[in-house]
Amino acid sequence: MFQLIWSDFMNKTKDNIFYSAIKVFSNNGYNGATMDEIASNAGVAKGTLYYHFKSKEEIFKYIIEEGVNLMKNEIDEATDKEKTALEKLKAVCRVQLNLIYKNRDFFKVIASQLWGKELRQLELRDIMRNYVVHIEEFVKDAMEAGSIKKGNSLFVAYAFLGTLCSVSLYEVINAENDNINNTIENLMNYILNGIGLQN
Amino acid sequence: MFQLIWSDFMNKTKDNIFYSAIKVFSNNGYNGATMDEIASNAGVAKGTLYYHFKSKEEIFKYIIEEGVNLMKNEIDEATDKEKTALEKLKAVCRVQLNLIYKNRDFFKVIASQLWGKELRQLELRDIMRNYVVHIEEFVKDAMEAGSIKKGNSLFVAYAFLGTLCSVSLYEVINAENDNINNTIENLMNYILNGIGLQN
Amino acid sequence: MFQLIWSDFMNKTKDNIFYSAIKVFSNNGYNGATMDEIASNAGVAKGTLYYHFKSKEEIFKYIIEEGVNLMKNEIDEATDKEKTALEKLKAVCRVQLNLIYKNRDFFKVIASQLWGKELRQLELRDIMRNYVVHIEEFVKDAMEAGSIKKGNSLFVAYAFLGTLCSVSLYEVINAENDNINNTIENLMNYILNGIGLQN
Amino acid sequence: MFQLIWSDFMNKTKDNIFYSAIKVFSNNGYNGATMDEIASNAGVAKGTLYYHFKSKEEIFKYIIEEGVNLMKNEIDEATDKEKTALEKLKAVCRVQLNLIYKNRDFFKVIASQLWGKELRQLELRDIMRNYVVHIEEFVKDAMEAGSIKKGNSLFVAYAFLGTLCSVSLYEVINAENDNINNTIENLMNYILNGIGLQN
DNA sequence: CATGAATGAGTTTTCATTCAT
DNA sequence: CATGAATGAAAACTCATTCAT
Repeated sequence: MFQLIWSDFMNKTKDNIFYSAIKVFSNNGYNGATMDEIASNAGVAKGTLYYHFKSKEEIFKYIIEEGVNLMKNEIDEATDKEKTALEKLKAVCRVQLNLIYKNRDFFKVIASQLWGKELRQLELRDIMRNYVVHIEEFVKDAMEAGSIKKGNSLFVAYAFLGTLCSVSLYEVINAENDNINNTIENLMNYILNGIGLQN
Repeated sequence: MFQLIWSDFMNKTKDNIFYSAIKVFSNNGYNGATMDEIASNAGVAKGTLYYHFKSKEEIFKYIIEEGVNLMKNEIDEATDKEKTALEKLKAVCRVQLNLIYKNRDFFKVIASQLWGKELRQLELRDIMRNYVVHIEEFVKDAMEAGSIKKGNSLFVAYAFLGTLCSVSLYEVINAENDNINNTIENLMNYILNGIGLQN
Repeated sequence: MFQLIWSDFMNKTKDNIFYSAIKVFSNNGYNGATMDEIASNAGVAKGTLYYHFKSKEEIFKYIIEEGVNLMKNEIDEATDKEKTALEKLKAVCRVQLNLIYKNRDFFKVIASQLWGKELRQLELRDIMRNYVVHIEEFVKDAMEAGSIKKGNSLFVAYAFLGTLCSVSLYEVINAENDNINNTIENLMNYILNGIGLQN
Repeated sequence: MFQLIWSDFMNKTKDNIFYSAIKVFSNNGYNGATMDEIASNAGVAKGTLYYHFKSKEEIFKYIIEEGVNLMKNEIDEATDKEKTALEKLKAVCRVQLNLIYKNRDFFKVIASQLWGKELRQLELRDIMRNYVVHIEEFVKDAMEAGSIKKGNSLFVAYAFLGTLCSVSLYEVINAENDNINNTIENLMNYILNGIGLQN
């Protein structure tokens, strides 16, 4: 996940910890993950975790922040290539679904940590709120351009993200990695019709 | 949540533990929840938890099983009252959204525990898989009746549930309990159009 | 140390931890003391320490507060029995020296923790400051009564306590428990008359 | 502290570590001090500490030995200038008090490490025992010369040192650096005459 | 039925020390 | 000479579970 993209400007050990932590957090949740497992999975000693991060919580924050930044970058890069508001919105769908597919573990971490009242969870929600607002911009533009039905753009952005949960749900619950492109096709269709595409 | 419905056939102390556990699990996740907090929140001593349940895991299972059963019952009760496949499907939407609204904490517990590889999580996914299959029946019927576009009914059922994540997402992330009925209205519309409602 | 006096209104396990902690803190200092050793020395499991105290720091605070309270009580009890300011001051000397002799470990804890800039040390200094001010009252009274030379009463109170360090120093460094009464006699004499300058 | 006196025959980096260690040991005690803090406070990397010293314990020993040697030298230098036993004894008082004032942190390290049962503490007590015996010589001489009351010279030497604790106590607990000379004057008077019992 | 003191295995965190550069 | 990343043993602390009352 994300490997090729940022391993240049990050150091190798921190990289290993990063990927290991995503894996372990996704398998066991935040509290279920142990520093021991993160360390051994990263192929380093436990002390090394604490050399690079102040605490377990810091590792979590780092993962979230770096991951969401990457998502934003990929979204922006893809939308910049498109001209019309509708094409941009479709690009958002495509990229987002691809991101979820390529970074399933990362999204499981988010999905499992979005709900509680602990500090890291409140902070995560803040970050996700910002992300949704970022997505909302594309929805707004498409509404203003008359490409999709006008309405509560923030709500649509959430519904849009919520729908993406389906991918994960379908994936995780059925555990059968069936054809990616097929799923993406289905979902895009579902989303676009749901969103009220004007012929 | 659920209070009136099953408090008859449960005893008072077990009731308190049940609601307390949902609250604590939803605030802190499974591993983040402590038996101490569940006990004090329920107004009983810690030992009392072990009088009524064999372990923390048993409390969790009990919550999930009772909760999902209730959901099924409410769905069935409501759909039995309807005649056509389409009306039944609409009833499913309505009831499901209402359930989520009335039992937010319960759904947060599910949402946070759906993703990992621990035993209780695998079991939870099994239970949810069954639930989706149950919902799928209504989708199938509506497809066969020609009320909605034909397609992968299981996928649609997941997309349907995934969309419901939006409610929780919107709710949890924005923390502003705006008009429930309004949200339900919006979502039903989104779902039905997305699902491919034929004029 | 202090055993007979307060074991009634304290619970047995907490008692054991209290005495064990004094012993271990005095042998190893605060940071050198381990919860493991305090526990095994008290004959309880490590978890039991945390059942009775929130943290290592709490155990430390508890020891200091209870110990200093006891000292105050013994001083007050003894001085109440005396009539004149001079007799009261002499009683303070006698009781204080006896306390040090009977609770050497407790005083070693204080002596070793009085100096740093960590929170517990600042708090300890606050407590000791109050104690010195309490002692100062007796010095003041004796000055006003004309029993001892007038001067900076606070400074004399400190010098008085500082001199008591000698007992501990002599004791600790020489490790030979020679006659207690003899030492007390010598010190009281030294305090009252100084080095004994011959005009 | 001690800066000008020995910085010549030591190298600059070792100097920095030396002063840094005194500072950190005095703020946090031996066990509370970390090599990290000693290093950063000295403005060097952690590895550099181990280039100049074999271990944390070696740094401690080095500080104590160098410090006590300096003290002895200053005492001897000052007493050599005096003729009579009484004048030599008074010089000891004066120099010792000045040393404490100028090297407060060093004395805090000693005061905090004098009490336990760990190796470095036993060694420290040995060193201090020797120092007291050195001081005792001046007391003995003054007794033999008839300048002060005859008695247990070792005990008087301890009482003398114990009284010096007052300076530190007063200083540390009150944290108000009032007039040094004033304090020295008071203490010398107290040492020589005691509390000033009026016949 | 209910309690809460006690436990100990397991977890996070710390930190003196090593070593390749 | 000096560095700082990496280590792992040991420490503080947590918490599900037990059990005598």
